[in-house]
Amino acid sequence: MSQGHTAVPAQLRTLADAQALIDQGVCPIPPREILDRIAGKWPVQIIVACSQGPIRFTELERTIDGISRRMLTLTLRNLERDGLLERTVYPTVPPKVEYRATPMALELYEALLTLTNWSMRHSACIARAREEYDRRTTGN
Amino acid sequence: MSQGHTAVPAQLRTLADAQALIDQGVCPIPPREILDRIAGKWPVQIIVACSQGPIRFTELERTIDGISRRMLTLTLRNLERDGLLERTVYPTVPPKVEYRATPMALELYEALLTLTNWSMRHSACIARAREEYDRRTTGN
DNA sequence: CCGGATCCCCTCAGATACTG
DNA sequence: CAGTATCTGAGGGGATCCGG
Repeated sequence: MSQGHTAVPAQLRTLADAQALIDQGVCPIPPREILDRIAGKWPVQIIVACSQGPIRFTELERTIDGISRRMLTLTLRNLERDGLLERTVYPTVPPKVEYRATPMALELYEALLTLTNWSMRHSACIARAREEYDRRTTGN
Repeated sequence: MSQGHTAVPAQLRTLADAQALIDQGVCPIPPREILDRIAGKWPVQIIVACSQGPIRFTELERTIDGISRRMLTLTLRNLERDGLLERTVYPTVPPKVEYRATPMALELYEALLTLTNWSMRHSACIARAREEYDRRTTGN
C-alpha cells in the first residue's frame, strides 16, 4: 500500500496537464493547498532550519527570529501533520523535543530552491516594474 | 541599466546561501514576499490562463470559475504591477482589454511546474500522513 | 465590457499569561 | 523546556452597487 504516486507522471510539462490530472481526481490534495501550506510567513524558514539535522524547539525559536511561541508550535504541528517534519519526544526532565525534515521535505526544499532562484534573479526587475507602475498610477 | 540580476549566481545550491545573499541586501525583494504574492487563491490560475497568449477580462472571468470580479481585478493589478502581466487596452466601443504573461512570468511558470510536480507526486503521501496524524490525535 | 467603491465576514497572526 | 489558552486587530476575499 505504499504506492501513492503511481498514477502521476514523473515530470509534467504544463500546469494545464497538472490541472487535468487534478480534475480526474488523481491528486487527493491540489497543489494550491500545498502552496498555501508552505507560503505562510514561517514554514519555509522552519523547513530550512530542520533540514540540517535534528533541532530542538528552543533552538528553532532562537533561530527563526521574530517568530512567536504560538506560531512556531502551530506551524510545526501543520508540517508534522503533512509528514514534512518528524517530531521526537525524549521523556526526560526537563522535556526535550527534536524536529527534523523528512525525505519528502528535503525534496520540497529542492523545488523551493528553483522558486527562490527565480525570485532572486528577477527581484530587481520586479522592483523596477513596481516603481514604474507606481509612478504611472500616482502621477495620474 | 538593464542589469538587475548581475550579483545573483545562476544557480543557488542551498536556501541558506539564498538567505545570505538576502541578508547582504543583494535582493531588493525577498523570496518570501514573492511566495506570498503568488500563493493567494488566484494568481497561479491567472498566470496559467495568461500563458497561452492574450486573453480578455471576461474570458478570464469565465475561465477561472468561482472568482469574483473584484478579486480578478485586484489580482490582475498586482501581477501587472510586478511586471508579470502585460495589459493592453484597445480604445474601442465597447472597451477591450487583453492580458498576457511576460517572459518573466513564463519563467516563473517553469518554477511553479517544479513545485506542482512535487505536490502531485507526494499528495497521496501527504494525505496518508494527515489521516494517520488525525487518527493519533483524535484517538488520544 | 471593464472595473472602481463600499460593506461585511471570517480567518489567522501577534501579544500576553499560564502549565506539565 | 516545551508547550496551551485567550483576547485582539489586520487583512484577504465575497456580495453588491455604481460608472465610463
